[in-house]
Amino acid sequence: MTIQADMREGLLSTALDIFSEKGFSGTSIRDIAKVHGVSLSNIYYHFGNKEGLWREILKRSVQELPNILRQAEASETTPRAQLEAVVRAHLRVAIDHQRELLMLLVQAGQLEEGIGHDTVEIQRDILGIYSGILKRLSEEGALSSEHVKITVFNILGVVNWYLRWYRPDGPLDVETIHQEVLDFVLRGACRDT
Amino acid sequence: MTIQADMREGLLSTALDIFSEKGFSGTSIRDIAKVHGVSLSNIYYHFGNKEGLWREILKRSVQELPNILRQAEASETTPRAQLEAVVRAHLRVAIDHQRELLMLLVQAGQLEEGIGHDTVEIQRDILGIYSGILKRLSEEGALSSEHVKITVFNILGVVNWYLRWYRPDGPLDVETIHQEVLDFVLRGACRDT
DNA sequence: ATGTTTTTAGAACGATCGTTCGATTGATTC
DNA sequence: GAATCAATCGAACGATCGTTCTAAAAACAT
Repeated sequence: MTIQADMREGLLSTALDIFSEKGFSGTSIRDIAKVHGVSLSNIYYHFGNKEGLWREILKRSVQELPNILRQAEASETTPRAQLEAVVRAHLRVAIDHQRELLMLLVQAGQLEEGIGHDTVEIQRDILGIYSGILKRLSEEGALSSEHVKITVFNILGVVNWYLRWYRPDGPLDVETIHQEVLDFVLRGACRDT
Repeated sequence: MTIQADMREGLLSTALDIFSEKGFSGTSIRDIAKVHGVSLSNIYYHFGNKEGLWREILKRSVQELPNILRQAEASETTPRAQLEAVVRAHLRVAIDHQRELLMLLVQAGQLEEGIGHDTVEIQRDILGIYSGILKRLSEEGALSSEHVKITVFNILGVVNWYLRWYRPDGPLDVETIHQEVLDFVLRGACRDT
């Protein structure tokens, strides 16, 4: 890895820290440069502008989330197993890219037209994946509610909220937490078998 | 209602619209004044500064949320009925003060020390209410999970996410939606009786 | 070693930010 | 109707914003 790549990666990491904590408009380019200990101009040289830096962070991590979920879905055959696999994958990505997903979630909607569009599209994509699985579950009669859409929202609420409260230095180990969250979701969504 | 009160209320309403959409740092005092069609100075005359305006909006609505939930809790005797009542009350407040709660949730943590403290405290308060109920449920053996804290987070995830997806002009009526959300929560949290 | 290109730093620009101030208007009181 | 007070306005201040520009430094090629 060359020196220039180090600068890029380092800036992305620093920017991610500040963006995910203070939001897009709450973060200034000068903050990022100062914290990272480099000049303002570097950011513009490497990323063009503030929006470019924001997009690059999302591109690196969040944009592949739908594909990860689809891959998890494809690894199982029954809707129930698919739902379980997708939620598990979603939770796993959530801890690998916690700050990036927080960027996506917290700022969704409150960004200007151009930047926000990407994030909204990704969320819509994820929504579609869950909707498909739950629809098939519903056709099997295995869904507790007849309102697929509401159930999807409820599941996304649990998973997305997990991003907000999970702390890597917490007392419980990750596997336990994920199992608990998954169980809650499955009990909430699925009829007893 | 006097003319001055109209100015205050009007400004609060306009500010709420913009704050809840663009966030604290994404909103400028000039935006609010321009949209409302008054001078900048009015805001400072009535609310002191930007932070004062933000706090006043929260004071009007969100700060009483814990009391509303406690009142709902006190209206029932069994933990299970209490949980149901509190969630119902929570959902009801969510549609009455949707934008205000979004302000509280979206911006929590990404505000400067002073302003953010209030919001964090309110959320901690709400967390405590749910924790108490679920702990009693757990002692009855009626809780599915042995991890009360995780269950509380899961419930809050569902309820808070409801704020994000609910649209007053949607196809389903409010009662149906609330019943669905409540059922999901109860199935997820409670053991079969 | 020299010339060329890539990368960094620092100063500067115009715009906008939150905030303050003095003057002006409107309402109220004597 | 004059005096007093509350409410509003417009202009201005300093600070900070995103961004650009120019020059120096570093890395690279020959």
